[in-house]
Parts: sequence; C-alpha cells; structure tokens
Amino acid sequence: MKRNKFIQITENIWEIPTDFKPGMRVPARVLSSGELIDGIDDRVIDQITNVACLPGIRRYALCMPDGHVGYGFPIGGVAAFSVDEGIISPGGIGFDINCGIRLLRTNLTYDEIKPKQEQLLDELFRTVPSGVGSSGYLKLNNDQFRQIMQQGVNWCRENGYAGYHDVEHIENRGCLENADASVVSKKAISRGINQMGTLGSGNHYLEVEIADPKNIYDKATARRFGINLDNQVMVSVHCGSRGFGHQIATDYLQVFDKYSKQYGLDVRDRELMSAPIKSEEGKRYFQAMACAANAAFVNRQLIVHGIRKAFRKIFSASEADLGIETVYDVAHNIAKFEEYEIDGRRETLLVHRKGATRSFGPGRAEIPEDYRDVGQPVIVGGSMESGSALLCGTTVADHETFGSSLHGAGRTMSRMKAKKIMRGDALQDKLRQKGILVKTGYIRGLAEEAGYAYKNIDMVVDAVDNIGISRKVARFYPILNIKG
DNA sequence: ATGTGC
Repeated sequence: MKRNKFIQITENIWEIPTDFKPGMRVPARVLSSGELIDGIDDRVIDQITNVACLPGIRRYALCMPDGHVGYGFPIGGVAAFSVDEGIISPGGIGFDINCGIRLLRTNLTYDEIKPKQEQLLDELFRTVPSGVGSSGYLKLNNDQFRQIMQQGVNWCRENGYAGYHDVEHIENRGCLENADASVVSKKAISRGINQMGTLGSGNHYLEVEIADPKNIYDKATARRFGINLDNQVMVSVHCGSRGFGHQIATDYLQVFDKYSKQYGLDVRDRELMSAPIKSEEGKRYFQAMACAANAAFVNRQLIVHGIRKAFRKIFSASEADLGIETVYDVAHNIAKFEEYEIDGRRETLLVHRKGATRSFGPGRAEIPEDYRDVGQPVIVGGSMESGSALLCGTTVADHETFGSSLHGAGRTMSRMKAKKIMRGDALQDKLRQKGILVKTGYIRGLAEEAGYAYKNIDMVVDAVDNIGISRKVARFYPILNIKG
C-alpha cells in the first residue's frame, strides 16, 4: 500500500490523490487523527479509492474517522454523485437501509432509577423484541404496511404511536417522499410486515444511559437538546429496517447485475454494483430505498412507544411526569438528493451516506425549528462499554463533507476475533462489575460487541470536532443495554 | 446488517 502518497491536508485530513491508482476521477479523503490513520485497514483504502472511480462522483470520496471495511463501500463512507452522470449504489447505502439512532431524553436522574434498574431492564427486554428473526407485537395487514412504507412516521402519528414532538424531531420528519410501494417485492414485504417494532441483532441495541455532568462539553446546546439535569437518564435505540431493507438491497443488486452490461458502467468491484441515477431501475431502487427508510423510522418509533410503556409501568408514572421525548432521530445508511456548490455553481447531488450521519449546520430549513439556530443533532453510537456521544452539525460540514459526519466508534476487530478474546458470559460479568447491566437472547455472541472490538469513541469524536464537521455537545455512559 | 454460507 502506497501510503507515502497520502497528503496530509490538515492535522486530521488525509488526501489520497488521483494518481494513487488508475481510474480515480476525484481524490479520496480519509478523516482520521494521526494516531489512528495507521490502524486503518488497507482494504478500506482500497474501497474508498474504488468509490473515487465511480461515474459522476463529485469533489472527494470521503471516509469518516470511524471507517471500516464494508460491502463495496467502507462503512463510514460518504460520496456524492451528479444527477446527470452519476450512479446510485446499494453498496453505498448499506444492506440495512436507514439503520440509525433515536435518542430520547427523560425527566429522570440516575438516583431515581437505580433502585429499579433490574426491573426496568427486564421490562424493556419483554416489551421490545430482539434477536435474529424476531417479530413484533403489531399485526399489520398489507394496506397498513403500504401506508408505513409511503407515509413513514405519519402513520404512527395517525395511529397513536407518535406525538407531534416526535415527528418534528426525526430526520425528514420520518418520511422520505418518493417512496413507492409498487416497486417493492412481495418477498421484501413478507419479511418486513411482522418485524415492525423489533430491535434486530448484531450491533443493534437499546441502551439506557446517563448524561455525566462532567462531560457536557456545551451546556447551552445540551440544554437546547433537552439535557438539563445532572446525571439525567437518556435512552438510545440503534436499529434499522430489519429483513425488509435487506431484501430490497438484495433485490436491486440482482436487478442492477442483470442490466449491468446495458449501463456500461466501469465498476471496479462487483460489490459496487450500481445503476445510473436516471435509469428506470435506478429510479425504482431509490423509491424502494425510500420505502425501507420510512419503515426504519417507523420501526424506531414503535420501539419508542414500547419504551414509554415500559417506563410507565415500572415507575407507575404518567407520560408527562416521565418526559420521555425525542431529542432527535438520525439515519446512518441512506442516500438523499441535496444541493451543494461545486466549482462555483449549485448542483443537485445524490449523497450516499453509509455509516455516516447528516451534520447540517445552523440555519438549514431541514433542521427542526427549535434547533435551527444551533444546528442538527448528530448522534454517535459507541459500544455497550463506552456509551455514546451527542454532537451538533456545522457549516463546515456543509462545505467540506456534503453535510456529513461520523456515526459510531468503528470496529477494529472482526466478530470472530472478538469472540476468541473473551466469552460472552464473562464479558457480561465484567460489565456488571462496572455498573453496566446487559441482557441478550444470544449470550455467546455478546463478545462480538465488546468495547475492545471498537475504536476509542472519544478519539474519533475528537477528530471530527477538530476538523470542525460537527462539534461536541455531550457524552452519555451506559447503565442498561439490550442486545439482540 | 441478514429467516447469517458454496
């Protein structure tokens, strides 16, 4: 690997020039602290420079500090394509379409919930189904599921599963336009229809966390986001569109494969299978992707409904007293049409974010009104050992990274390797000693998600804070975690 | 990530 070709632009930005390998249309940029750059897998460099070869790509192919190897694109990849010449790529969005995080605030403090935390964990585990193949409590008919696909969280609002405040604090208000259920396969629908309100498996989780007053980096912004108590209880939910989005990605990869000769796209890696944005198949995938994105917003909303129910039961308290409100809900795996300035003129681009978060700065109309003068909340999920971070979007991101920032800590270790280091039950004991109670239906797999399998979240967050594409607001530490 | 793979 010709790492000597990397050009250090600033302390935490590394550029890979177009002469790194043949076919690169734009440079690649890897965002990383100097400390972490050597740890970035050669395959990630391979993947992000492959992305830089894709037709219609603009400015840079970007890799966030939490980047690691994914299907075709690295997880942590951001790439924007011109509508006229560009492509849409399922590998640039991810199999789990609109995997994302919902962050909730509460009126409770650690002292208030500690005596009942075991009961709370059990109740949450009962209320929110998790694990591979899990199904939800909602029995939906085809017509209801079609409405979910096309109307997203508006369906939840009309059916008593969401409040006005929830809808206003979700990216895109929980509904992507252009969602068209007629381009979604029966197979995808049959996999998705019984999975709404379920957590899934792998790195998906439901976590109860504490906002440590010593690590509120920006008190004024934190207060704006509803963090206003010492040791306040927060809840975060990390999950996506389950088998539904996975099937849509699979379906359209197959369609794109079938038409690949006709498109004549020069794609370096089979996993980068794409279609022109303007092709009929490309348009259909975008509409189907929007259906999966909407289902994922609904999935997280239904889980929130379950969380509220569980808290009400355990604390025998009213909705108003508990104050469980949505701080924000971000998509981590999605593609969106957005406008940027390229070579002095405004252009609409299809921005692919795969394991990356939108990070819009103050003033943007897409940000909820009550946050608009501050910037968009950027929710960064960590491991069950390290907790998570809350950041805020900036104008720098709008200019430098197509309004994007990081999404998590980033894996450093394969699941297999992580399982060899420690057994799941031993890890569970170790976490309990640290004050973190973990419940899972798959104890043998727990070590796959151990803290040691991830980069240090504070280091990757510091890198984006330093670059300026989002700024630190608060840090949350886990006390209860449910893993699928 | 995923009714986890040739």
